[in-house]
Amino acid sequence: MLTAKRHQLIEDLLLKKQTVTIQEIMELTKASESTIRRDLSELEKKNKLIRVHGGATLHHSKSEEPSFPEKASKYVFEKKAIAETAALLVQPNDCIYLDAGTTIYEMVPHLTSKEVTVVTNGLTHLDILSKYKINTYLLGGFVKHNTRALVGHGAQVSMRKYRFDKCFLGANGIHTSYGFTTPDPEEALLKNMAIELSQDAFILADRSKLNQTSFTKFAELNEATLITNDDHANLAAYENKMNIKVVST
Amino acid sequence: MLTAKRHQLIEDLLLKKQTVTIQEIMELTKASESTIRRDLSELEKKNKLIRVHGGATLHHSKSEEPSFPEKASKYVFEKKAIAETAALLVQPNDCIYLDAGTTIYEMVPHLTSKEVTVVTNGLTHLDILSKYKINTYLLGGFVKHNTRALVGHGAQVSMRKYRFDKCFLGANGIHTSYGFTTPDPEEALLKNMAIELSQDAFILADRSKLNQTSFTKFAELNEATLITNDDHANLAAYENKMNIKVVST
DNA sequence: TGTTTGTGAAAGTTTATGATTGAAAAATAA
DNA sequence: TTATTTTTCAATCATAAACTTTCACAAACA
Repeated sequence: MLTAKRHQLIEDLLLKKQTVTIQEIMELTKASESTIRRDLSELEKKNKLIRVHGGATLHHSKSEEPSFPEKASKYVFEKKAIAETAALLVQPNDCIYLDAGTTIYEMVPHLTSKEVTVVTNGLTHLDILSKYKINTYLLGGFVKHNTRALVGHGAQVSMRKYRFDKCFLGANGIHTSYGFTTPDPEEALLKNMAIELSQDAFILADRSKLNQTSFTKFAELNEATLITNDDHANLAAYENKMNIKVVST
Repeated sequence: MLTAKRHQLIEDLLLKKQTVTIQEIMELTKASESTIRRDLSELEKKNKLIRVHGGATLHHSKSEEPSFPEKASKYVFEKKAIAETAALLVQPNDCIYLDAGTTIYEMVPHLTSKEVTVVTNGLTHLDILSKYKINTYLLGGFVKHNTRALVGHGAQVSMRKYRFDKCFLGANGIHTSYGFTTPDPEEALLKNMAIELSQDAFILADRSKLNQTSFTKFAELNEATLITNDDHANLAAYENKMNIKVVST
């Protein structure tokens, strides 16, 4: 495989996953360990990535985080599949709102080939959006450092200025009687407003969120279309109360 | 096969695959290696592709442009000294506005020990602000990807909601008759508004900016205090028109 | 027919690669 | 904690692949 192609592949991989191991790249490229090491060193020289023990990462700021050897989050694969399906719903020239959060973050790489305008309160999304020069409007407001999200009065005021074709939101709980819920009341307010301002609202959640409740309710079940993965047993209770788009994983 | 036809074929292939190897082209065209090499060289001259070891690729952008880190390297030493002096002016519990841009960026590390509230339109500043959990409010608005700054109507509306004890701004030109100038009209509007909303305004600029002008004026000389480094010959002309704080470097 | 342009093969040079090494760093066990 | 085992690391080297240059021949053109 071409050196240039490997480099490109590594960069793309990093954009999608934030961190990569040398093993992963070896499997993908069929190149030897030494070659990959050389590639990573070269890319580091160009400020494209940061080498860490076992592989490489994008985030200078995240270097402290001990989570490098791939978080054992078991739903990461399902999240990716759900996000990819959601991205297919986006039409060219759509104006869409993207929630902060990891599930929605997985959508961003799949938008890079479309002509869209993105509004978001998630700072993490910006890395990829910037790389692909996608038209982006950020809400203002207070910076929640731990989740890298914008919240508060400033964010609400900012959002009111926009109208969206579609919005894509994450949820921590979905429940037949309590609706869609999320832990942070500040973020709940924004989610709720996003639904109001959108023609179509979509909520992405893996099956572990079904029948769960969190602190703050931000929408009734029938206010949005749920995109989740296969779990017929649990889904049955919801099917006549709302729109559901099922992703088989 | 005709030369023109081969060239067309190579271009089409590149569009589809981003990178091609000489081997691939040889199989498709049945031409010899030297011919393909000649083709690639010619196409490179016409800026149709970039030659890489083993073949060719389309993407020039990915292999280069460390845009932000590179720009920061010119007067970096002087900038750091100016920024450090500016940071000393910040009092505990101040609410300050920080402009986007490299000079102001150098201030951020010196604020980490103080209790301050920061408002900014510069996305680059966030890395350090987040690391030290400094209270931060971001303006909303359109994301200018190349400079990583927020601009436009959204940013202006966001800013109006705040009042600042001090604001710290960068400038590209300082001139006795044209005042403070900067290239981007959108950013000039924000700078101007920041001065209005601040009790004290400070403009940071190294001595290379003296007697220079840029496209858009954002303030008169007497509207802000200039923080710059030692250059007595040039500074003399300004001394009775404005407040200047000189940093010896 | 002679001239120009394009082609392919061969020579020698440069660059990229994968295997191997001992040192260093993590992970694990005690 | 300390001692151990395992993994990862950087450096080296021989080999393979790709590179440039040159030259002779063939096709296209006037």
